[in-house]
Amino acid sequence: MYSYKYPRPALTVDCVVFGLDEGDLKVLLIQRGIEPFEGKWALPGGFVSPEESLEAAAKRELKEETGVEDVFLEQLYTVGDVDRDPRERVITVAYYALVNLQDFDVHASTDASNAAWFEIDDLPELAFDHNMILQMALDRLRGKIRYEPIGFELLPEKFTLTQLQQLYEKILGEKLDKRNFRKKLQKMGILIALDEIQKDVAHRAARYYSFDEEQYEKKKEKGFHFEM
Amino acid sequence: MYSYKYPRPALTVDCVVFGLDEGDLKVLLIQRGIEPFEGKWALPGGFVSPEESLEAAAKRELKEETGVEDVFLEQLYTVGDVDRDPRERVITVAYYALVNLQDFDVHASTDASNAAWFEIDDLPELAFDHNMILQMALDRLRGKIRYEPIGFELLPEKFTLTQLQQLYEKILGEKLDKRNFRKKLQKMGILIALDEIQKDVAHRAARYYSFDEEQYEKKKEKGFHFEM
DNA sequence: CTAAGTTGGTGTTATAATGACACTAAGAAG
DNA sequence: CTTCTTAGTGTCATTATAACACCAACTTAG
Repeated sequence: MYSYKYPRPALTVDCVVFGLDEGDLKVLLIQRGIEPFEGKWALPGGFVSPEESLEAAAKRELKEETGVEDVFLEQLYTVGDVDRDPRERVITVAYYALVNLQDFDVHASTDASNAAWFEIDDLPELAFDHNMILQMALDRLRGKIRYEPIGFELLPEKFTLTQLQQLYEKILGEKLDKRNFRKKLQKMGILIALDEIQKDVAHRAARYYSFDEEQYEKKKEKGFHFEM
Repeated sequence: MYSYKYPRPALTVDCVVFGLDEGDLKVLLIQRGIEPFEGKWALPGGFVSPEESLEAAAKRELKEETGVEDVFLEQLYTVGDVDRDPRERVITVAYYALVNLQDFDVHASTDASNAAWFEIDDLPELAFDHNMILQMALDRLRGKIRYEPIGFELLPEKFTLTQLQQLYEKILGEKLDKRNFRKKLQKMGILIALDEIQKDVAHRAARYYSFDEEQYEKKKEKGFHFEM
């Protein structure tokens, strides 16, 4: 037992895990097996161990729930309202992650369990204040995707320009002009056109591209500023 | 005494308080009176009480240290590395605040104590990881001031366009063109030209302006997007 | 083998936004 | 009344943005 002069809140991390599934932006949720909010869907998360950093805890949760490592993960916000958990005071440091559901077979590790991917505009009512956290994550994603090339984190290594455009349209919620979109990206010079095109499609095959991170970093050094 | 099965970290809030003092961007620091880091400068902060929210704790600290209320205050980041405090594990939720040092006489309430305002590019080495937190706050300020009209929070109610421009130059670290700056602001239509000009200045007196928050909110509803 | 269906890929032009640039106005101080 | 200092203003060239339509490549069905 550990004793303190004043009461101390519990410390947890929660993760908002975004994934792109056949063009749909989805988020990973876990169905709670215990009270409070038993049976309700909630963000994956858990207690921070005494010997691990906040980010390490978030990474561990992510690994446990999806099996993926080395993905985009960023701190989002910390919520700690006194009554957000009916049992006792709980502080949650929320993170959000972007995972590529195609290259890793994330479904395999989550299908069998009590986890599921929900479309972003068809969400259930969540436990605790998780709806609010999820909304903040969405807002952050929408804001950030314009100014940082984080959209690529959701796509497979090789993607078509149409996939990329549809991703932007999905997240920003507006239609974009195909020619202007491609022109802009071309001028940026941060995409590598691969010698590979789609196959098994019932129409003209599109070229695959990949994000040239090295080039992006180089340009960023020189004052280049990504913006869509 | 309060006892738990597992050890729990302590929970604190720290505030990065920015203020504009005669054109200089400054930050409020407190000299520590106790170990660890006794004698070192640190961000103002303190423990979160069991019955107050994180934001309430930050507001309380701010009030205690500066005497001001109702200023811009926003959560910045949460740090919780295992060894950031040599005594025991401490989680800190950092906030940053923008205060207007001219309309409120903030100096009066801080001069006598162990607090002082430091110029942003002449900072001492701080206790804990506070240098890092302060750097994050600066980065956030620099990023945010371009896309949200938060610069006005640092200026007095009535300000001249030159003051506003110098504030932007200070924070962004680049010279701006006077005519283009004024043209841009005029086109935005979120400033009110007051019927009042400077006095007791040894040159042509400048007109005072104030930020038209109401107008800004109205325009924002209609899709207007502040950008400098 | 040909027509229909589907998505891929490409340029031009008008309009708007940006960035560079220099002088006069007003008032105070000597 | 001259000098000094900061306030305040417009034009133009360049660049970025937004609107817009057709042919290409491949598959499938008849």
